[in-house]
Amino acid sequence: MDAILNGLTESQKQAVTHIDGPLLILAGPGSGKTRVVTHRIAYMISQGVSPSQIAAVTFTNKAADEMRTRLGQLAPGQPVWMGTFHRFCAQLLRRYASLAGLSENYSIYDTADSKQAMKRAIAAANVSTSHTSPEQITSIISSAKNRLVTPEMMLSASSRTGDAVAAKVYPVYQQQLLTANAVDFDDLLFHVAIMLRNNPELREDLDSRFRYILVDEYQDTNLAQYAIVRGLSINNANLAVTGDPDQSIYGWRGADLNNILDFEKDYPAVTTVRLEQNYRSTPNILRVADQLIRHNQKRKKKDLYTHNPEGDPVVLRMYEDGYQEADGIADAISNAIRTEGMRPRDFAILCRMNALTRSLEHSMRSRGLPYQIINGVEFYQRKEIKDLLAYLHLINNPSHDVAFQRVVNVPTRGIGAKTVERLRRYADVNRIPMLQAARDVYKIEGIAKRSATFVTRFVELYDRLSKKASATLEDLLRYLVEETKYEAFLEKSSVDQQDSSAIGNVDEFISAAVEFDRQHPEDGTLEAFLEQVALVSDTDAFEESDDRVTLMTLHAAKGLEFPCIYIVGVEQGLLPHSRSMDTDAGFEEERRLLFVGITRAMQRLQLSVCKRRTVRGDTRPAVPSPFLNELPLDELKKVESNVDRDWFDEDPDAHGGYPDSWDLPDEDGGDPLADDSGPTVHESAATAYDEVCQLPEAEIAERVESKKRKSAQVAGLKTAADMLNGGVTPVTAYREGTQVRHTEYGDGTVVSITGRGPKRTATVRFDDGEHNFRLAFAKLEVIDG
DNA sequence: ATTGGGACGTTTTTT
DNA sequence: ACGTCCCAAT
Repeated sequence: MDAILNGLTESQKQAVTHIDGPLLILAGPGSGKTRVVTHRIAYMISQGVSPSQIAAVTFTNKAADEMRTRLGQLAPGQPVWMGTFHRFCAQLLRRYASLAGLSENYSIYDTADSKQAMKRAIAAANVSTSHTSPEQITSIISSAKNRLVTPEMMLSASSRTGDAVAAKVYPVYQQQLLTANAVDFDDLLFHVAIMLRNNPELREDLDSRFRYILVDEYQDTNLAQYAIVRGLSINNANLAVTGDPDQSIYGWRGADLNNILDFEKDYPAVTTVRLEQNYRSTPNILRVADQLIRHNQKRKKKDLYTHNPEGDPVVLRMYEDGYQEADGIADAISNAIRTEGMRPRDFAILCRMNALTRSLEHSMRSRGLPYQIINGVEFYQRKEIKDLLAYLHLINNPSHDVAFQRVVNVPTRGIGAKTVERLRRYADVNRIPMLQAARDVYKIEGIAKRSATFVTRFVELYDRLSKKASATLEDLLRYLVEETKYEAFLEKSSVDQQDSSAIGNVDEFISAAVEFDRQHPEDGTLEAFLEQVALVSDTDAFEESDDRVTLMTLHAAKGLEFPCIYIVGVEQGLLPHSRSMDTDAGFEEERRLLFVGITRAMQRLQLSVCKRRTVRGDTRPAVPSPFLNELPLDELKKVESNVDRDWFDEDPDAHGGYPDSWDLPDEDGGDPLADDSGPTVHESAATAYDEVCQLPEAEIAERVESKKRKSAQVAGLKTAADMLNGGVTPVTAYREGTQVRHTEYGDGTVVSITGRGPKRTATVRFDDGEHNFRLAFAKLEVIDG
């Protein structure tokens, strides 16, 4: 008991000792929230609450693990349910699958699976996709599910054209999922929410089964999650939620800030506890965070404070480009490790997009700095792994059509696209899984006898494999690899590309299976393994114990802390991201994202900006983020590049005319990173792409250039092309055989030209090899046409 | 049926 | 720059 309450502040104690009734814990960053939550659970148990009546729901497995570990120290061996929302729902759905029209061995489609399924549904729904992409449809349907909109509801209430198309696809997609005995990520929440709504008795049962519910990161819940939580705390309103509206960064996934802002209205009997003292960061860092977040309009005012000693000033650094940024940071880190006794694990580098980790990765590697990338290329997304996984999925759930289509001809066994197409058609018409259709292959019109034989052979292979379904995973996998001659297939297909890693990956996958067998001697079913794989993200792969520098996105950093944080690319169009900054809500969410990043830092923090940024192949002048203007600038240490020279107050001309204040660019000024097809495509709505495509190339080039000049003026920078030749070379000046000069590569010859308009691209051969250039932006000079 | 080359679109963030 | 999709050649 003493161990539970000792060392807590008054407000922490208040939260910890609250047992019955709704509780809202508003916890600022670094305020010891996890500590409070775990201590509270321990306290509840010590007061006689049965652990089996408690469920703690988090957003990441990482958070759940952390909680479990900490509780284990306070109250060992207590079976409190802890896990993510999705896992919670997956388990309920296992149990009550039939209520959602599923069988208990249902599969969980990952994003790629859903994408495949969606394409099939779009084709089957017979809609015109000329004005809506599959991605758009997917996202509309996803957000419908997050808002608990059923296919029927959507059909009756679709006004906009994009919605109308999606509304037609939605029921088909759901029907096909049902036939495949599968759900997507959104369905996990959706089905459970609907199930609770439609089955009052079940709802009541579960309400009392989970008498005490805790929800972490409540600010990130969407309507489906809200409904689930609500449904489980009506009779027993012992719902405790923790969260921080300032750290809500999942609006794009349907998170509704109102869930936490209105909590006090939903549960009038609520006790609210505010945890505002920060134990993590220096006052310097906290002031920067606070100044920034004050600029959000939609927000509950909150005072952050700390008793920590004043530390180093926050650094605002400017680099020439992304490569120097990466090198500079890598150098700084290895210096700190060499001279200050810091460890690699003390550092994290945060960025807005995964793509930005590339150059960072390169710099780390070249300096021999150990690093880990969270959410880079995922292990489970590699081809070999997906293939084997698909076999496992199909063994577990014979209706898994996405898996069927993936493996039916892998390794190649004479079943071509046409045959698969006919199987699919037959399956659609009869509303049966494709494997079932394959069993009826002789009944299907149009499939040649020869092909049918191959199909039957596949079915026989499948039946052999499924006999092993209940063996250990290791045995099953080894048998699978053996029977399918999978490794021989890999070897054969990777002759020319010296891609020997594929077979290594297979071995690694088998090791993972061995490990799973070892950890689950009792419940190590195939189903459990597949569920784990589906619901474990790479964010969870973060290993604190590893002594490595961590590279990740700002989103992935939530909930973590590091002594030293570098936030890269604090630039207009990147942070705030160009796709989010058009709406106030989006813009404020971007601001919160930066807030989250800043507050990860314990002792040191550097924000950085580049003069130029290379995205998707081409380099553009970059404009500092408007958020920087909102920071207490006089407190920051502003440094240009690696020279310890204060650039901020200097004569702007001294460094290429960079703006001498952090004034915002003009309205239409700047988003040099918006799109690689150039500003032309994104011109004000009406003069859209079609029109541009009809213009003669020279005129397009001129438009591109004029727009580019304009945005460059705003940034106060000349574009590279302008600096080079003071003028514009029309894209039509290039033909095959044209002699050109490039600043880096030297002289070369145009080998070929493809594309048109802003995308017109030339392949140029130089002495040291060939390079491709977007002509409208290339740093090329014509020597001789 | 399979393979490989080329055009084309695409990525913001994640369970 | 990268992955995916389509088509032509084998």
